Amino acid sequence: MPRAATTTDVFNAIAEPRRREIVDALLDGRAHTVGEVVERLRIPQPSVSKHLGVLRKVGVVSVSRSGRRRLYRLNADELKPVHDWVQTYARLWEHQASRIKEQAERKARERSMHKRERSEQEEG
Amino acid sequence: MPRAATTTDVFNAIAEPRRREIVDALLDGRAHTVGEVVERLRIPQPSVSKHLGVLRKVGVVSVSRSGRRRLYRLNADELKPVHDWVQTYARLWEHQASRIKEQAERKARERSMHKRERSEQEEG
DNA sequence: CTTTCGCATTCCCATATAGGAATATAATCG
DNA sequence: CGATTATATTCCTATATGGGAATGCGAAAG
Repeated sequence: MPRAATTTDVFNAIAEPRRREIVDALLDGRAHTVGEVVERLRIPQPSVSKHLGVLRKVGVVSVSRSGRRRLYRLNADELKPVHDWVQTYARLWEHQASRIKEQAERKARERSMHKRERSEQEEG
Repeated sequence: MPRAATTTDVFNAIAEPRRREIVDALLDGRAHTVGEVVERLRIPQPSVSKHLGVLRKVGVVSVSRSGRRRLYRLNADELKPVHDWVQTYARLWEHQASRIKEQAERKARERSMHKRERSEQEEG
């Protein structure tokens, strides 16, 4: 069996690099036409339309009509599940980073201690 | 063309729900055997082995041998790209949340102002 | 009304899966 | 060595894509 449909799972929807690019292109939060995205990313129009369709189905973008154009707008809230999931793991490396930082600081203190010791020896 | 290989893209690797479950099962940072994961998640062993293989290829887990067992361990750092990407969007809804909060606080201030005004009128 | 524009949709196809079953491999045990 | 345990791998299959090309379709323009 292949994986779950891209249209029902945000994780799957953003697994496609081009869809992430499209999302990035909508980062400013304003409404964008399909043509704008096409021109900006240099991706064929049908492809952009399809990707936007997927993103719309999972709710990551919303669409409204304006004459013969469609205005797509980012709906960042729908990315929350991804953020929440990965946030759990972010704590791990942040922890690690702070440990490394602490260790570096400890070593720095030790170095200055040793320097003092050496100085004292040299003086002695 | 189907999407890029799951074995070369972290986003794609974690797009599979069961792989996320497996990652979750390794959250404690300790080494786990395949059997432990199998028993915990009630997923067939070959399936677990395959998923762990994918996760290993993208670097999300590392493996070491211990007798006839393989010890898998989470390597959370490899999830950083996902975190970094989604973090950009998290700022958007956090912003929104703080705006909503500010607005709520402003309204609360206005309410107490009005109350005072009403009191003053009643007194006047 | 015909044309043009902006997008969506459809068709076709190559392909990367995920799952199930069976099997291979490797290490430990008796 | 043979048996058992722990995992990996292989084979097979159904299926969900993503891309390209062509086409459909509603709205605006002339």
